[in-house]
Amino acid sequence: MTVTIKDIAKIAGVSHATVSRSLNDSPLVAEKTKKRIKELADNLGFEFNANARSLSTNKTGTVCAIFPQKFGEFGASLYYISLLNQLRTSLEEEGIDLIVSFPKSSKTGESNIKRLIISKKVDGIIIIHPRLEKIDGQIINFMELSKIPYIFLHHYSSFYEENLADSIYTDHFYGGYNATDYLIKLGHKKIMCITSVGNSYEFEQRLNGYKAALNQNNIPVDENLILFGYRDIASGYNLVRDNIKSITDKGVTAIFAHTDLMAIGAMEALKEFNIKVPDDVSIVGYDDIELAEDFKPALTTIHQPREEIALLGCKRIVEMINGKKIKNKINIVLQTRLVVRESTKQIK
Amino acid sequence: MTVTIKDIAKIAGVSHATVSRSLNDSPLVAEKTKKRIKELADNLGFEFNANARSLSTNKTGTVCAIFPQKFGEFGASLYYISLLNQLRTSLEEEGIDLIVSFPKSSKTGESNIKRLIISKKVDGIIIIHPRLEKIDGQIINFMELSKIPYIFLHHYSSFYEENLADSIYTDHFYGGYNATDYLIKLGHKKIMCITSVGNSYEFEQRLNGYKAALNQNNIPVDENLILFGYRDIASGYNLVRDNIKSITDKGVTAIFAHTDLMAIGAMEALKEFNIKVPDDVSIVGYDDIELAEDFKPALTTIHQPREEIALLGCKRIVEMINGKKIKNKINIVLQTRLVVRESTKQIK
DNA sequence: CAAAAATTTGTACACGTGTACAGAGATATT
DNA sequence: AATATCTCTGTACACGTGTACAAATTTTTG
Repeated sequence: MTVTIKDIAKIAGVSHATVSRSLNDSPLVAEKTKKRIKELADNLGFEFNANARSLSTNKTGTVCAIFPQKFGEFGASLYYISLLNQLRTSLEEEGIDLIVSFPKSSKTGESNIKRLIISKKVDGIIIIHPRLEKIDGQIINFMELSKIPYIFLHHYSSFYEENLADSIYTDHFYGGYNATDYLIKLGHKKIMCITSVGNSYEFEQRLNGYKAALNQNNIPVDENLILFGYRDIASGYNLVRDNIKSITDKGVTAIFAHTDLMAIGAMEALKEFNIKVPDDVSIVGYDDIELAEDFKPALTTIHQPREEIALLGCKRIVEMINGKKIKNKINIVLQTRLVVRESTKQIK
Repeated sequence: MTVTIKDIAKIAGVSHATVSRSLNDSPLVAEKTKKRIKELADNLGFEFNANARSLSTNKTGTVCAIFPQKFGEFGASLYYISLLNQLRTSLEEEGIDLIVSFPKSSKTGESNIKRLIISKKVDGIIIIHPRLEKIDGQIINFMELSKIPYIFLHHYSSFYEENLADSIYTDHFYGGYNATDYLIKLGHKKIMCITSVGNSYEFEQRLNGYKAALNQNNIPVDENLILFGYRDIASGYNLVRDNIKSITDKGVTAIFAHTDLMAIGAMEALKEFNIKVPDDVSIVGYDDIELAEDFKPALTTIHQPREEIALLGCKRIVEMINGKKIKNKINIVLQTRLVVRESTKQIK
């Protein structure tokens, strides 16, 4: 049925070892033989049996990407989908297959990782995990012990200091600073900030950036203007609607939303109170999801280089898989970029 | 390093065959021995080497999902992401890993499928492919010949008639009919339809349903009210903006958009001309993406049971993988459901 | 209690590939 | 031409698991 190297060997009148060596481009085979075998294999539509090969070489040509639990939730999926897409594309170029896991809990996520490693189903693990506190040191130890290449994307790893885990992420502090500073440069002084609850490193940093920009420009931080919700449209809408008084009474002229979806929700709420964007209130979002560009008014936002994250992550893990000796773990911080569109305006 | 069944055998003082049988719950092993071995394996953190196992059994515990090329494009990703999510969840319950592929072209998609099949990396193939014309009969023949279980999701397969391919999809005709009929029941007579170009089976059917509902209610089909664009927000926006005259002059009171994103774009355009939704114009979308609910006004739309599609697809492919004798291919058509929200209103 | 039957275990080989080592054949050296 | 060297190929075993068949052990039967 399926063609094996033994079949090819029989047809070519050589040993299966010679076929194996030929197809793996070993210098031990005479060029003429090699060429003949390769052509034969091509004609027969031969593909290596991946399982036999993996058993023998301990390489699978497969990596696994573990997404955060909230992948399934709306806002998050929209956010991670381009990461997944880019990841897949980059890996395809390396001829690596991608197994995905959207674990229901961190426990199932970890047992998944363990199973995949022990059963030798994957060559490497890519963990996309924006939150700090839920990473269990145990699983990192396990990965270290098992010597499997692994990397964290979109996550600042405290393990980096111990030279334990690779990590690639973006500078959320600067993103927050940049957005706020831009609004200030436009003349805004009363800038509301709507962010997400939870011990999320990224939101914390964006908030710190916001505060730093205010301080830098000698604008006092008004804690009442910092509102906590969730990362979706509904939450942005609710936060603004429920706090509309604090906008009208305190003379808020700008809102910095910590996700684009919150920004969109906020705009919807403002519309209901007949507050015009950007004429009355300027809005800056965060993430630069594809929706941001299409929305009316098109959203000024902080672009996260997700493509670059995926690209670098792939490159790194492929290096590790290919056995490049890694002395030190890396910790790459990528810069965000302010994308100015229609939702922000110089103050009148 | 890693624990194998031989290691367990040595420790337990039995042969590796007994260990293998025990861990696979063979009735050939004495209960007492079986229990002892299982506990021992547990304590040692044993997991089968997936590659050796696959080599021996020809089962991998992995399936591959091939997504359509346009997965990466915004509108599409939003649409398929919940399918992927549900697929993953259903497969997880069966203990099956999921390899994903977002091929750049149908050619790379097919060579991916072939490679995965020949190299024995997967037990089954799930193809998500809404368009008809790009499926190549050749790849279907290949899958048939290789006897690999495969299934089409979200795609009507003409191969069904030849008893070749399983297919699970939704009734786009009825969806189109239902949306249009509902608008008519609300008193609307001039109903604009914005749809997508391209030989897509689903859009064609939705359009047929639209026309059938009009006919059924003795409303003439006005071809000028049928506009073709793409499935995203920008296109919905542009179509309505560029044809605003045909709305105001012809007294259009309702728009049936063939995707939720187009509906959202249409609403944005209407807003710019101070046409109120739903007071002046009612709008119905299609898909029921999560965005539809959060948007203001919340979108009336046709819900596609993507969760059910994924669930049934998994069930079916797992049956096939487990060797259930399949006499006839199945062709499951799931019903859509009208979800009434705020964007539609009885005509004044 | 011996023989037959049933149950449990072990031996040996298979799955398809990679590779160390030995050996054959070709070429170079004296 | 005999020997040494180099290039190429084949043999044999390994990777970890499953299972047919044989063998050993236990249980049942007369």
